[in-house]
Amino acid sequence: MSTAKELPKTYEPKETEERLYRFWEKGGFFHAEIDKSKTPYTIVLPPPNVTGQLHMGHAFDHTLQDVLIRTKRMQGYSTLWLPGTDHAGIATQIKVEEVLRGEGLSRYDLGREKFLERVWEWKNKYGGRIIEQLKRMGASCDWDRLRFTMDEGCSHAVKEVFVNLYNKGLIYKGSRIINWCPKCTTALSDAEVEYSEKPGHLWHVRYPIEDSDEYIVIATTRPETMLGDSGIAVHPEDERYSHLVGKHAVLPLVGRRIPIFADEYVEREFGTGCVKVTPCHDPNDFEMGQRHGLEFILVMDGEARINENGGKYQGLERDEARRAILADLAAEGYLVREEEHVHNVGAGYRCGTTVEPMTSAQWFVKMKPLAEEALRVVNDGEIRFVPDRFSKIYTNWMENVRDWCISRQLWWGHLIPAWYCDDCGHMTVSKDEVCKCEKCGSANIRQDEDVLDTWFSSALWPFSTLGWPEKTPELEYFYPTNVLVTAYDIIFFWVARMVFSGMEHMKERPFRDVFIHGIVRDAQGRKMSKSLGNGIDPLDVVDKYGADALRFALVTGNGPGNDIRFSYERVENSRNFCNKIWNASRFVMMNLTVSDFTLPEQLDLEDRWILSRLNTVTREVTENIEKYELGIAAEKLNSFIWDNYCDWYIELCKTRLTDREDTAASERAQRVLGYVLDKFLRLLHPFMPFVTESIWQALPHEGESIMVAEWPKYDERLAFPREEADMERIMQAIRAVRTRRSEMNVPPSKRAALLIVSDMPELFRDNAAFFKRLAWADDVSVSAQAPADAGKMISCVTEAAKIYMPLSDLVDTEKELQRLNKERDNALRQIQSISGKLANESFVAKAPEAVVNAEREKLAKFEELLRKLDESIAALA
RNA sequence: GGGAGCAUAGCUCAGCUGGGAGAGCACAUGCCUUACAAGCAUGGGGUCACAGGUUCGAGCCCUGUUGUUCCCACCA
Repeated sequence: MSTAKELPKTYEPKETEERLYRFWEKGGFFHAEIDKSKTPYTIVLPPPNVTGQLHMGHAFDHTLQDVLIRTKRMQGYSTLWLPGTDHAGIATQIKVEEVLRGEGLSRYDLGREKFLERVWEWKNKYGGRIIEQLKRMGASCDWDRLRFTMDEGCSHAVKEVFVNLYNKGLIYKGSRIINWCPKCTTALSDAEVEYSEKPGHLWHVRYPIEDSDEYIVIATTRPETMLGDSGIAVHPEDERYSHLVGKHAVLPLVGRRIPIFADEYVEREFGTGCVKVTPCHDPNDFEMGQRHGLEFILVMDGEARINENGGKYQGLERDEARRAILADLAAEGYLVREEEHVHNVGAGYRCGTTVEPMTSAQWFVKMKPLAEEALRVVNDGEIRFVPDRFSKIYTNWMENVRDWCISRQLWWGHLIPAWYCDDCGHMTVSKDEVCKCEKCGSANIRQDEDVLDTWFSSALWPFSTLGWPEKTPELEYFYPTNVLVTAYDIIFFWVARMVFSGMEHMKERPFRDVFIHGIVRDAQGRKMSKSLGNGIDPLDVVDKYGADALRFALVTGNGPGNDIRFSYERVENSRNFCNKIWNASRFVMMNLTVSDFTLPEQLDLEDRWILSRLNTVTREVTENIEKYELGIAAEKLNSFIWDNYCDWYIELCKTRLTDREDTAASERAQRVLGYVLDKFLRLLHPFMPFVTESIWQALPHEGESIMVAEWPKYDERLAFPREEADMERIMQAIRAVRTRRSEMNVPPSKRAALLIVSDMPELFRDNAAFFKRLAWADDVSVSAQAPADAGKMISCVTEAAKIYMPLSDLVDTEKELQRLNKERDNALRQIQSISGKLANESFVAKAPEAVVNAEREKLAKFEELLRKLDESIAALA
């Protein structure tokens, strides 16, 4: 048990955050242990790139996870938040290559081995940076279990998976059309290509028909690929061209004989209705090429330069080739015309370079069989997307999924565990290092030089990090994880692949819920990006406003799946809220004479009111966190703490606290003040870990940290609906007096006597002191009868009371009448509207009884108000 | 071409299964009322995009329209 200390006047996050984080780390509060007496609760952190810098997206994503984790930890679960980083193949390789370029070197100068040494060096030096940044947000990850997608365990899992899938025939190597990035000189998966509309042209080109004067005109957006043309397709029912089907055309500039054939794929209305077919450089042409047995002619190299199949154009870069070919076509009279044409161009998602569709020998995961279970678990509700609409996006993708190209022509990544024999050509796929050919026994063997797609290892994250393929106790206890928290932009990259991987290798879903959130945008609603330069560094915000303020700003006003607009305004609000709590706590401590916050036997009206409200808020916050409605939970807390506790309850308590005579009353107030403070600090802790811990430590408390203090529960014994209603009557009356005084411009320094007339005289008499403090009254009397000289007083009316103020010098009877009549009109309108409803037979018959009763009560209240107003008007007249 | 989201106060957004239009900021007025001026009190401000429909009752459900953002597909 510690004692209260004096706190500084404003909350200074900078001084406390670092100290508290160290205290938590040292105390081992983040560490998760297998505890069979507890229920596990697990979240795996979406591993940020080792090369990464913390950005707002991380800050948002991690805050949401930390709120969930901290809540569950306090609720008594054995809570594991498993952190790690991703090796991020392309991104990291590019970064280190940039460093090398500064030294005038390329990776080829170093060679593979030396280059990888440099990457590891770089990783060891900077890879921990993002982890340190994450800590500054307050993330309560179990750092003892920090993992890396290329550490020994994860690499082991990757090989295991690869070999398993290969042996089942679910991984194959084949020459297919893939997306090729000429800048990164690697294959990409379909998901790694982003399409955007770009203005371009549609060129009409004349191809002569063999042994004839006739020609056929094709339309193309990419004339440079004609070097690889091996056919021309028309629609089977297109009468314009049916006579040409079966004949051959002669490819201009090249002179190759190419067949003209019919295929349903062709759209008659587009262009000329004739399509040049380049099986090696277009996915659709590839398929047509297979269907019609065309020649496959690759005309570009890895850097998208025309290769030896391009004749005189060899060596030209693809744009140069286009210009040269167009010029030649025009010169030789083949170019018919050129139209403006907007078309979709694919670009690599890492470097933005226009991808080149190309046939290439690559490794693929056969998706159809894997997709079945992945679809079933979502359709059956075993995995639930929050919000639900994302399950449609997921299933739609999964239903149409194509085979996944998993090989990359990079150096940084997991090597593909396949070896080739240079003597007999046999390929061996194995988990273990292969030294000699399993077929011919030759030692003349070399490993496949390609590495795996980064997402191949990320897909295994929920179980590879828990020790799979070993049957570890951790895997047994913490798998499946409870929820995956991530933005909607990586559903395909990551979520989908984790689902089928979990189903295939664990035979169990990797997580129960997928909590999808949006992305953080700038104040104008634009995506934050490096190129726009509109990114805001979360750490700058933390420096200036504190981690709690940033966390709270990111969580409030945001629901599942929705984007959030970042604004400093919101951060300032949150910072102010921090400070508000800080000062409320200071107030409680300044008045503290008791040493614990057990509730007193005797509870006053205001105590019952605040306890009852706290009870409700406890339930609302808990329920909303459970539903992933963190924004609503935060909002409820904010309004309870600020509006109920600070603006009313503390003010109400001052009456008792300042009463030097009655120390028992003061102690009662202190106990309830402290009790409620302690409870809402706990409820707020997941959202604002630092300020709540900081205050909690300064208050009388039991236990080492608020992090592991028990989560408050709804308590039936502390529900006081009657007292809540009574307190509302008092508050309403106080507000009415304040409003009247404000309207009349009476400053608080000018005190006035109050005469309260009510059918509940005891209620107002017992609580008269509140009117002195909160309604600036110097004397309060309560009676059942209106005073004789009521007409000379200022008055205000609520459902429960009529209140008179003898401010005779301020009374303007005319104005007073006007005002009362306005209020009367308003009451009358309400009465008319409600009685209209109640007179409606079908309403009374069909609406639920509770709704009808509520309307009746409302009507009674307004009728009472009207009666009082009428009396007041009569007294004035 | 297919699909999804959004449209509510001057601004940014809440409003969960239909039952008296909300918050913060901004604005106006008055306050250093011994926790807090990063504060307190009070107030003004909305045809809930538009048009229909269902219902006793619609910001909320249904249909359509307009605007806007995004995802998927790829018509060369």
